[in-house]
Amino acid sequence: MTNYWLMKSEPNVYSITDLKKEGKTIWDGVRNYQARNFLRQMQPGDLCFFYHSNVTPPGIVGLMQVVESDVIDPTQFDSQSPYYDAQSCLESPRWQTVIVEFVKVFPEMISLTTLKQMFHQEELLLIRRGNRLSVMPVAKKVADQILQIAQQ
DNA sequence: GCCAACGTTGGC
DNA sequence: GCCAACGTTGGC
Repeated sequence: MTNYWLMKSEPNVYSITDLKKEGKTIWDGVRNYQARNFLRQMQPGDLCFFYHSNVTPPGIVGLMQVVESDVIDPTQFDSQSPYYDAQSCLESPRWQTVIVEFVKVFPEMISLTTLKQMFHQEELLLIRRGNRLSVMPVAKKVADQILQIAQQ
């Protein structure tokens, strides 16, 4: 079964344009346990909405697909990386992630404002007050509606 | 730039 | 286990 997710990135760090250029990427650097637990649940074939955060306006800009799951995030062992985690050991790595590939850029961004108008807080974790998760599930019903308006 | 909301850390 | 202090996220 295909599951749907939403993943945030600040476009000045890594944007959908970067992903389009590269084709695929490892989604490294997530250091939040709740977000990691969602990453662990992802399966190849799952679809992920790409969300640009910390920009004006923020919103969903495209779609990507999981091609490899349960990938060890190498940056946790790299002492030069900002994501280095000295507590993590090779025998049982603390941080897993996925490799995603580019699917499409939406003709028009679906802004956070639009998402707030389309859905209720209970339907979409993204718009829940105070939410700061960078990786989160999206219900199929909600995902279908987002995909539908993305075609227009 | 501001600040609310949240997660993490560490003293006790 | 509690909780204050701190750092970060991210919309505005």
